Amino acid sequence: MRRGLEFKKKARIIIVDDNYEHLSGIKELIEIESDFDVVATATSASVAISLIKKYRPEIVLMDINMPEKDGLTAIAEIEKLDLGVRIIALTGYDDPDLIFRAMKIGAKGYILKTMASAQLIYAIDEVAAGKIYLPAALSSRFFEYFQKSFKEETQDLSDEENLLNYLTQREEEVLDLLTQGITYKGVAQKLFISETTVKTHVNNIFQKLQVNDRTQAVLYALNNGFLNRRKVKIAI
Amino acid sequence: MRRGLEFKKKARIIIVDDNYEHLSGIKELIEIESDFDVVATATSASVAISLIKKYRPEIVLMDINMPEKDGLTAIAEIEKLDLGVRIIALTGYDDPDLIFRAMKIGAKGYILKTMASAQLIYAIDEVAAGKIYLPAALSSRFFEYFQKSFKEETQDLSDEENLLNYLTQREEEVLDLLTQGITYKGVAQKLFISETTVKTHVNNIFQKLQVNDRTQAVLYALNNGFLNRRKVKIAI
DNA sequence: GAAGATTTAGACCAGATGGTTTAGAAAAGT
DNA sequence: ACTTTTCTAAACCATCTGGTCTAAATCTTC
Repeated sequence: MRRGLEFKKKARIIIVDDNYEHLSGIKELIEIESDFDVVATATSASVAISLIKKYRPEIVLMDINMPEKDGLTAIAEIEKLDLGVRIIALTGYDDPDLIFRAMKIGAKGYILKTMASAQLIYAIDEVAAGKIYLPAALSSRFFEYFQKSFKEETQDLSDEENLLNYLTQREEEVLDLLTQGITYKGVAQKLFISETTVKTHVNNIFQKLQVNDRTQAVLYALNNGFLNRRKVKIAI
Repeated sequence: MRRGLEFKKKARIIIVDDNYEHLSGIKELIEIESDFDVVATATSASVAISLIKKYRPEIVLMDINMPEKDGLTAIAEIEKLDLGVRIIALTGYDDPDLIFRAMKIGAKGYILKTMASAQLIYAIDEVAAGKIYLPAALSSRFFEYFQKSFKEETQDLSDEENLLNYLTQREEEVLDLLTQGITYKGVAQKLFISETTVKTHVNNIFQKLQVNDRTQAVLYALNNGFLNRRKVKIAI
């Protein structure tokens, strides 16, 4: 079988699936239909991790519906090892949340068990070639979920509702320093003003944000896009 | 031209591009090669927004490289109107950051001006049919950028380095309440313990996290994945 | 069952924080 | 020029917060 990989060595693969039948099926398929080298298989995530450390494969096919330790956690752990292993998630469900989480933690591909075997081989080819492979149908699901997440989480407040927009420039500066956990004294020094002035600003901030203390003010700022003006930040 | 849309009315389209030549070209292409109805065109984002409010098109083709008001901001504003308009971003560059931001704010498709005209029509077809369309090449770029963002922003600390992992269960509960901006008194009531006990816990938390006050503790918790254990959150 | 960790709770104190009022100077807007 | 907003600053006071020490009850763990 030639699939345009003549230019490099056979990629080594480890397959992980708690269902032994299925595991054997995939193993055979890959051995017969592709140029890849199945160096090991595992029926549990923890065994898989040991094997990966030992064999350092290029590719891991990981079933993410397993008892004991679930596949997503396993993927996260493997990614954390930073061995350059490229993981393809394998599952029966096209649940958008699963797809999203898998891609988020670093899976380089995601395919359904129900898909044709040729597609599995194709996915491995693509991922081995350094690409990310997500079938069109799953890609759609991913994007819908992705956009929905953002719509829900970002700026649920209009400009008028976002009380941060009523702060003056100086108040923003003060709040900025508060969000860094700096005391009144520290703020005063940084802004070259007296401590009592800082207090005045802070009190005005509290009133404008309708909160009672600095922690709440910081939380309000963080939750309503205060930092976003400076930096694009993505938190899990 | 029949493209499998016989079952529904001709979708109305507005095209936005500051380059008039290009605008006309696309308009003609769509009128000749597709079943869609170009109800208006605009050469600036602000005009486009008025037209969109007036015509309520199903689809908007938006060039995102424009002077004056940039296309991304325009997309965000249109999405905010929540008119059900499906926007396809159009640009000359396959800059992953642009792609990521466009998809993040709700673009339903993203195509390059350099792509074949048939692909443009195909993209419109797909998006009009309710799907999200991203050519494979751009999809790859998107995912690489997406995963890179997550890798950078999430958990830069190992388990041993993350001081949150040294907190006891009770301390976590207390910190959890602190991250909601609750006072000692409030925490005491919620946990049915005395205020002095809360203080003890808080002091232990400070020492373990190596911080001096509650704000810093909250910031540490927020920046090091404390909330992540409960909820998947995405902030811009 | 002994050793260690966790949770509970008190006392004492210094200093930080927050609420309120007042007020002058500077800047911005009309 | 006049008004409004913003930035500056002080005084006063109550409360909250944080640091330190001590210590008992309860859970774990070996």
